[in-house]
Amino acid sequence: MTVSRSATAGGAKARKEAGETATGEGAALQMGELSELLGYVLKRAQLRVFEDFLRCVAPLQLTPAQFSVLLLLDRNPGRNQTEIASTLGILRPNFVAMLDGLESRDLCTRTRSANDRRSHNLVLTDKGKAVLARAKRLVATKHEARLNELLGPESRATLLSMLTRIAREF
Amino acid sequence: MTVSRSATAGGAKARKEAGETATGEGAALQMGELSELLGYVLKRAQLRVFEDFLRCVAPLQLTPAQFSVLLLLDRNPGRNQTEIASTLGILRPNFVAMLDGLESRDLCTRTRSANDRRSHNLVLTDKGKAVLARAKRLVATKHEARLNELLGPESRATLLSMLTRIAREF
DNA sequence: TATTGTTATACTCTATAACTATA
DNA sequence: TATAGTTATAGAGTATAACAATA
Repeated sequence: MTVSRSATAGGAKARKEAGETATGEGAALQMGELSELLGYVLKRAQLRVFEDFLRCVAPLQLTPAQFSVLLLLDRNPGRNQTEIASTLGILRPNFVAMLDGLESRDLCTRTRSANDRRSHNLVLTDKGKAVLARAKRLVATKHEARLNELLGPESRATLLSMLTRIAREF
Repeated sequence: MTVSRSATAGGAKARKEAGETATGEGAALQMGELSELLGYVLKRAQLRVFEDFLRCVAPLQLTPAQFSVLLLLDRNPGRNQTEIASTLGILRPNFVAMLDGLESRDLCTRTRSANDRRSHNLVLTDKGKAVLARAKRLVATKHEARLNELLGPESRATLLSMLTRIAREF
């Protein structure tokens, strides 16, 4: 029930060539208040950015969510599933299959904790670290570089700080 | 495979009180490069904004996507499903059930076009117009008002224009 | 032959309840 | 009893193929 991929103007091609003079009939639709709705524009921008992320990191077959998990494991080795998942806003049940995927690709490991045998210590494997390093490079040189090109470094910083405020304080 | 609802620091509560001195063990996780990843912050901000939108418009039971359809129908009466859906980035097959929902609530009508009996002319009903008017009021006075309060009008405009650039040109 | 609306279908993401093994 | 990981399941959202009616 939301927005999806492509869509800028749409249709208006199958308009009768007997079109009604100059009233603008058959033209692109009026977006109206939609282009002023922050939520709408935010959603479209987010879809574009994720789309580009996927394209840039395609050689490594990593989704944005998987990349975020690898980043977090690298910075916080030995944490358990509940901690990693909740930090990323992923529900524990949904994190299981996600970890299964990463572990089966030998990017990270689960090992039962000695202190508390209920929980798993999560750590990146050497391969996981290597893949993460390559992913970071692709993100920096292709993905974020394109954004910097579009916005410029100052605007990009401004955008980031405003979005961070919304994510934290709104 | 993405971010979801709440999550700011997470866990770190079930830490042994035999905690490891002052090394920061048991503390909140390090977000690392994540807080600099535009896509990540963008996604979180978008989720927050949609969440607030739903809350503000809850009395009218409208999702952001439904609201965007009503807005578009109001500005572009008589257009067909393909045109409305594609403008919003909704795939035609998925737009069917969505319209069914709006039509069954008597917010809009489908009527076979006289020119091309394959297509449906979509228009808001009087009730649809009334609901849209009330929704616009709630969005303006509660939702967007909160955003203005957080960012201030100038920053909000800046943010909107940067997001629009990304949505259009990225 | 092409297009509109539609159905069927599948895959991903998100969400909740409940189980097991540990604590 | 409470918590960690897990399973099962259900619901949105998104995607593609194909069909009937119409052009």
